Amino acid sequence: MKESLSFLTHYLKKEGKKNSGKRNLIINSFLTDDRHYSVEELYQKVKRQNPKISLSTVYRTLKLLANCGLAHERRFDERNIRFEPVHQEEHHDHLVCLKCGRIFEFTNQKIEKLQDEVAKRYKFNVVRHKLEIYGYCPRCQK
Amino acid sequence: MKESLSFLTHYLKKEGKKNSGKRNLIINSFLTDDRHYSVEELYQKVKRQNPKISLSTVYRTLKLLANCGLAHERRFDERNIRFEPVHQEEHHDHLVCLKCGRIFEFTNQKIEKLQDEVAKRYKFNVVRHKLEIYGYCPRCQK
DNA sequence: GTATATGCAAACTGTTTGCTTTGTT
DNA sequence: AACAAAGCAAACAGTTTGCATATAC
Repeated sequence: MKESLSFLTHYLKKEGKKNSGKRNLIINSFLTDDRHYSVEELYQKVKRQNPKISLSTVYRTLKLLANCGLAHERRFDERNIRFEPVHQEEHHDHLVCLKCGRIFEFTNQKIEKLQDEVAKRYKFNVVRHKLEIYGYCPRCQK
Repeated sequence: MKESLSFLTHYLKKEGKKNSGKRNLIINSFLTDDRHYSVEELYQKVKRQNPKISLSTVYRTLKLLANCGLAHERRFDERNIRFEPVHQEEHHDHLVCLKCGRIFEFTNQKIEKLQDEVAKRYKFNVVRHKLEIYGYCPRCQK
């Protein structure tokens, strides 16, 4: 988080961009929560702190983070995009709760390896992969 | 394919639905090609055989197939939905070529098993999962 | 003062729906 | 004749963009 912020500062300066209170608020909210926010969700949240923030600004800010590598755009089984804060560059996968919508991350080296084997069998040159497990989280199982 | 068609016939009768040449054309085209069609792609194709077919009809037809279980809606890393013919009820995953867009299916029991283990560790009640490997297919590697 | 950030409304893409007309039974 | 299918245009959701204004430097 702290590193992300200083990285961003340098990035903005390098690109000749300016600072902005609203953008900072959005970015802070996004990075500290460490969730997989949809744009609308994050918008609803930051609006409570500053009602003058517009949806476009949230969009533009998240796109900015994605462009400089501090966020990843993800598309789960939904129509909308979610943004995930990037901390370290380690690949991970997701468990998605179908009831509460919470998203859990996990890593599994064995699965990674097996995926690479599959790709090799098909002579595929792998760029990335994505594994999502959909179900009900412990809290939502009743 | 043949079984799918007779299943459909019964389904339509049971639901009090009627027949239609356009719908049959769309369904035939979809089932015989056995591809992961986007609606627009299938629309472009069937339009060549019958230019009077409208986009809505393609949408409605594919939704019909999805509702009676003969097609699955899939969302890859795109904004649009793709439909995949369902033959047997076996779960499989996908390799997606980032250049030509072709989609290859594969199954891997070991990966399935490892996914279930992960889910168990998180006390997740699994409904479905989805694994996609993105990269370049043999033909597109240059 | 100049360039960027923002708000707002309008455009845009993929999808769905309402209503009228066409087609099947 | 009655009711489903299809065409068309309009509505819709999520996202992007153009332009005028506000803000940072």
